[in-house]
Amino acid sequence: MAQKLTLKKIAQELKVSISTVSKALRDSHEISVETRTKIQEYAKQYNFKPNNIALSLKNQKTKKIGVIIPEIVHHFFATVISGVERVANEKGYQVIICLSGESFDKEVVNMDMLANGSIDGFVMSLSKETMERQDFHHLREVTNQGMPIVMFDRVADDIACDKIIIDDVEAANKATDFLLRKNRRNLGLISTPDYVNVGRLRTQGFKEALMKRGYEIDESAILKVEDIENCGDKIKDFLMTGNYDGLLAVNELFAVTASKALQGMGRKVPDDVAIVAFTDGMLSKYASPTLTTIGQKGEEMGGLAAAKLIQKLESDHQEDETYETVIVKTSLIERESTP
Amino acid sequence: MAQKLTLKKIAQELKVSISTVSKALRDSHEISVETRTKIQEYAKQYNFKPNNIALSLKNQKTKKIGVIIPEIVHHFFATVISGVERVANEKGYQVIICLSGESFDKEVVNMDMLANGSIDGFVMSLSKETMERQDFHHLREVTNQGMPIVMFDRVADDIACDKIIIDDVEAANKATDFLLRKNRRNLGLISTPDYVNVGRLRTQGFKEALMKRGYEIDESAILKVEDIENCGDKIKDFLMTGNYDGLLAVNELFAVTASKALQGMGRKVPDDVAIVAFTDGMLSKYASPTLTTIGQKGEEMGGLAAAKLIQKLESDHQEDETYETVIVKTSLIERESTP
DNA sequence: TTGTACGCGTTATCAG
DNA sequence: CTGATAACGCGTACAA
Repeated sequence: MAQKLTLKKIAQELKVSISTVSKALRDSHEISVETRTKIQEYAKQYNFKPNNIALSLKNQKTKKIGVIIPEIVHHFFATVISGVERVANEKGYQVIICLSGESFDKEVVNMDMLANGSIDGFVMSLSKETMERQDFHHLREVTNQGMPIVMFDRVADDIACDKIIIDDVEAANKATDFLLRKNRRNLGLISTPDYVNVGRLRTQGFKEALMKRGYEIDESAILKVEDIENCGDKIKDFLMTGNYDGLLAVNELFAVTASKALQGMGRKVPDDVAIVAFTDGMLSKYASPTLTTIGQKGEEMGGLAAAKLIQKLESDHQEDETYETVIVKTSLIERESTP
Repeated sequence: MAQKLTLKKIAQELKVSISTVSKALRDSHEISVETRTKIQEYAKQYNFKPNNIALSLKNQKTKKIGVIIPEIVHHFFATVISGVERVANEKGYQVIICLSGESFDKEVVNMDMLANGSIDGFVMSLSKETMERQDFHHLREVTNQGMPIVMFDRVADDIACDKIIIDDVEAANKATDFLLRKNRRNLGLISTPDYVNVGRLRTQGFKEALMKRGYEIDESAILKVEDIENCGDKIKDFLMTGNYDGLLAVNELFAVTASKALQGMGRKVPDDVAIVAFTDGMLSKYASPTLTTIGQKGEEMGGLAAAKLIQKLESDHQEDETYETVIVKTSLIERESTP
C-alpha cells in the first residue's frame, strides 16, 4: 500500500534536494556519479515513475490523443481505433476514446471535456445527428484554440483540418461497374439517407456508373434506410417490388440482410442476384455466401489519421496552416456473392 | 486562434486577482455581486473552461478510468467498452483505452503508463499471454499503490480486486444440457487451450453436464484451437473424424466456421448437427442459419465494472479492503442452429 | 556539485 | 469584499 513515490519523497528519504533527485534521474552530469547512482538505485528499487499529470501541466502537452466516434460496436470504427492506437503507441501517445452514440449533444459534451487540457488533438468521425444538422461550431471552437483535428470517414467539408477518407464515389462506381461487367443489368442500391455523406457519395457513384454506360436511373431502385435496427422489413419490401439481378449495399449489414431475405424468397445468391457490399468486416467473411466487398481499410485510415495528427502536433507550432485530404485507395475483395 | 483562456488571463484583463476570478466563477459569496457577474459574463463570452490537467494535479484525481483489453475488434470487448463508457460518462468520468493485443509486454507497458497519474483506476481483461504466463506482478504493483482494479471475463483468481464474470461452468453446463435434451448424444466441443480460463471453465462445464447424465467423456471429442486466424482446417478435420450430432463452441467464430464446414460437407444444421455458441455477437445474428448462443452481456459487464470501480474510487478512501466477484447471469438465446 | 526559485493552472486558506 | 500565498509534481535556469 506504499503510496505513489514522488521526487519529494525520494529527496526527503535520501536527504538531498528535489532538484538533485530530478537531475540525477535524468542522468545530468551536474550531479556526482556517487549521488547519481545512489538516487537512481533507490528510484529503481521503489519503481519510481514520474507523474504524467505533472509533466502534462508543465509541458503543456499531454501526449494523449482523443478519438470521438459514433459507436464502437461497429466493426469499421473498431478497426480504425485499432489503427490509431497502434500508431499512437509507437510514437509514445495514448488514446482516449469517447463515443457520441450518434448524438450531437454527446459529441459536443465529449469534445468540450477533452478539449480542456485532457488531450493534444482529435481524431474523429461525426455523428449522424451532426451530419444532419450541419452544425459544426464545436469543431470550430476547438480548431480556433489551435488544437488540431483529423477527421475520417464522416467529415465536414468546410472545417479546416486534415481529413482521411476513401473515395466513396469512385469506389461505388467501381463496384457498380463490376456488377455491370458481370452482365447484371437490373441493379438495386441499398443506401442511407443523403445527409450521411458516405451514403450520398456512394449513391452518386452508383448513378454515375450507370449513366456512363447510358443506362437510365430508376430512383425506385434506390432504397434509403434510416436506422439499422429494423431494416429487415424495409429491405424485404424493396426486394419484393424490384426484380434485381445485382445489388450494391453501402454496408455489410444491409447486404447480409438482403442476402438472407433473397434466399428466404427462394432466390439464389449469386446466381439470381449478385451482391457487393461496402465495409469489409466479420459478417462479409462469415456470411453464407460470403460477401464480395469494398474494403474500407479502417486500420489503415486510423493509422494515417494518428500519424497525421502527431506530425502536426510535433511540427514546430502552428502557422502550418495547410490541410491535406488523404484519399485511401479501396479494393474490391471478391467472394462468393458475385459470380 | 485565441489561445486557451486561463484564470490568470481573465484576471489580467479585468484587473483583479486570480483568486478573485476563481471564486467568482465558483459563485462564492465572498465576492460582490457586481464583480462576480462581470467576471462570469466575461468567462462565458470567451467560453472559459477550467483546465482539467491542473484540476487533476490539484485534486489528485483525474476522473478518468483506464480500460485495458486484448483487442477491440472482438465484438464482446467492444460491447464491454460501450458499457464502461456509458456508466463512466453518466458519473462524470472519461475512458482511456489501451489494447494489449494479447501481448504480455504491451499489457505491462500500457498499465505502467496509465498508472502514473493518468487515471484513477483500471477496468481490464487479461491478455492470453498473461494468462499463459500467470505473471501478475504488474497488477500487484498497481494495487499496492492503492489504485483499484476491476477485472472482467479473463480474470486472475489470486489478485485482490473486484471481478465481473459469467459463470462459465454453469453456462456451458446449461448449453450442453440443452443439446442433450434435444436428444443429441454425440456431442463435440470446440474450445481454446486450457490456459485461457474461459476455455478451461467452459470445457469443465461441458464435461460435467455429460457426467451428470452418466455419459463417458471422450477427449477426442474436444478440440482445442490455439489461434483464431487459421482455425478453419483444424475444425474441418475435427468434424470429419467425429460424427457429431451436436456441437458446443466457446465463441461464435468457431461456431460459424464449424457450421459452414458442416454445410460444405453436406450436413444440415440443425437437422443433422445442432450448434450452440458462446458470445452473442453479430455473426450469430446474421449467420445462416442464425446461431443459438449463450449471451455474454458485455454491455452489462462493462457497466457493472465501471460502476463498481467508481464506487470504490468515491468511497471515502482505502481500507475498504473487501472485494466482490459479481457473476452475471447468462441466458440461452435460441435461434435456428438448434431444433 | 548541490540547492533555490519559479512556473504550469487551479483551489483553499488565511491575511488584509 | 479582495488579494496574496501555498500546494499538487515536475523540470530547469540560476545562484551558491
